[in-house]
This record gives sequence, structure tokens and C-alpha cells, in this order.
Amino acid sequence: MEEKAVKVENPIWSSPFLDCFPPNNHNTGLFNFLNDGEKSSLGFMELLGSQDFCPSLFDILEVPIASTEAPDQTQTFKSSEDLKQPTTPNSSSMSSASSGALVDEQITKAVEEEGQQKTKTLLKTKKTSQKRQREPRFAFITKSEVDHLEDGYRWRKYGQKAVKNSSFPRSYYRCTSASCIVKKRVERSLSDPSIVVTTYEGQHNHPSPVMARPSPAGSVISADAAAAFSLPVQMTLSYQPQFNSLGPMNCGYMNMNMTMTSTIPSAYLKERGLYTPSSALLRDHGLLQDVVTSNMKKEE
DNA sequence: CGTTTTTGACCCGCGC
DNA sequence: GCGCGGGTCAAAAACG
Repeated sequence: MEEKAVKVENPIWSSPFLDCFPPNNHNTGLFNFLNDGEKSSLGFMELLGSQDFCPSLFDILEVPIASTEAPDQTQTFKSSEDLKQPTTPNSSSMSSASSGALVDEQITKAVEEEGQQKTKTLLKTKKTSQKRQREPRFAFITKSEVDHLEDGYRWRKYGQKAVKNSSFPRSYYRCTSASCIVKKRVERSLSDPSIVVTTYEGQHNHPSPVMARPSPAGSVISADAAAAFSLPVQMTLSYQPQFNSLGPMNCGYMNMNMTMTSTIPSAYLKERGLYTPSSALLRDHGLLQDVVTSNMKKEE
């Protein structure tokens, strides 16, 4: 594989596109939040597969898109105004060319386009939904120079296809763990090639190989990492975490080239059981930076 | 030598 | 039935 420096600019973890849009939201790139795991058999974190011993930064960062199998899971739709909350207000390494409203506009545009495509697909699949059972899928939009982002799991590429009307191919990956059927698709946005759209399908049935190494602080690192990404609290309070299953990206961390600055209130982390005095120590000692940079080194 | 990537072939569903 | 597009398979190549 070609080795190149990993540089992820302005990660937009708060901006997944919807795998399907309900007919009444005008496809304006609205987020749906699975904030009620009781109504569906699979709650948000179950679908994503978080795990008690190792909450991932995605516990906080990721937002699910509606499952193609269960669009009814959509509980809440945020207005586009909500999308305009700054995702990384303190990030000093944010892409200078595309920050603030511009990024929001790009995201919304990408979400719109993706959503419209998905809607078409959904309409088709609804007709024949009885035939093919699909795993719940989640998509994440990331502004990144690299296609395949490190998420803590090991993936094996099993296919690549040219995307219609796009000069960028779509790559298909499978989790390398035996008996794990999780797949992911990686493609670049039509509207903005600098945006990578990663779609996860299925649930991991094993812990992350990356974070599995014994480390008393391991479960804190990713929590702190999440805090470090300066998430708007609004984006993080709308669902109930369920640390009881495995998932696509739990225990993972991303190789982001960004400033580690936390704006997550410690009270919130406490509430989620993520904040411990040691986490504060970790932050103070820059351990997170070590984790991230070590991973980045691996990629270099 | 085991693992991963590449890539053309193949399968399937859908629209015409 | 045919063509198209999405997704997967699998053999060969590349890699560590």
C-alpha cells in the first residue's frame, strides 16, 4: 500500500448523511438521532456497538443515519439550524480553506445529494425489502485526504468499483476478524471530493484489536479523545449510551491531525461515566496526543 | 509464507 | 430479454 502522511482536516463527525430520508423533511441534510433505544430492537449504540470497557470517541461523536431496515427508528430530526453548530470551534488545525459556514454548506450539500440518492434506493428497496435483509447501516462524512480512516478495527479490502458520475472509486472493506460480518464502504462525496463518506454495515462481535491491549487507561483515552474533539454538547446529549455490545468503531480512534482541546464539560463525561481523575491526568500528560500520533506514525 | 490489495468476472435486482 | 449499476467473488500480485 502506498504510504503517505495521514492528514485529516476538519473531521466532520457530527455530519453523517442519512441513509434514508423520511418524506417530510425535504432532504435538507437533517440529522436523525436515535435517542430512544427502546422503540427499536437495536438502539443507537447497539447498532454502533459500543462496549462498556472501552467507550469510543464515537460514543460521543457519531450520529447514526437511519437504518434501511428500520426507518422508523428515527426519533428526532434536528433542524438545519442545529447543523450549524460549530463542530470544532477550538480546532486550530481546521482546514483554513473550508471552515465555518462554508463547511456547513458543503456538508449540507453533500448530505442532500447523498440523501436524494439514498431515497431513490430506499424506494426501490422498500418494494423488495422482504427479499434482501440488510444490516443496519451508518454513514459518516469526514473531511480527509485519506480514504481509509483508522477506526480501531482491521479491514480487508474486497472490492472497488467506479462510482457513476464520479471520478473517485468506491472501496469495499470487510472486518478481518473471523466470524465478524461488518462491512464498510468508503467513497468520496460527489459535491466535495475532500469529503470522505464511510458507510458501516453490521455490528462487530469482538473488541477492537487496536484498543484491546491491556491498558488501565484504555477506556479513558477514547473518552478523552472524544472530549478533545470539542463536540458541541447539543450533539451529544440526544441519545442514551448503551455500553453493552460491540460495534463498528468502538474502542477506535481516528488519526486526526488536530488540536486536542476539550470543551466537553467534565460533568457530562461524569454523567456518562467517562470522566475520571485519571482522564484529567491523561489530558494533562498529553497521552491522547501520544495515542493519536503513534497511530499517525504507523501510517507514515 | 501468511496476509492484504488489486481487479476483472460474476451475480442480482431493477427499469425499459 | 437486455442493459445498467451496485455489490461480491476469487485468482493473481504485492507486501511485510
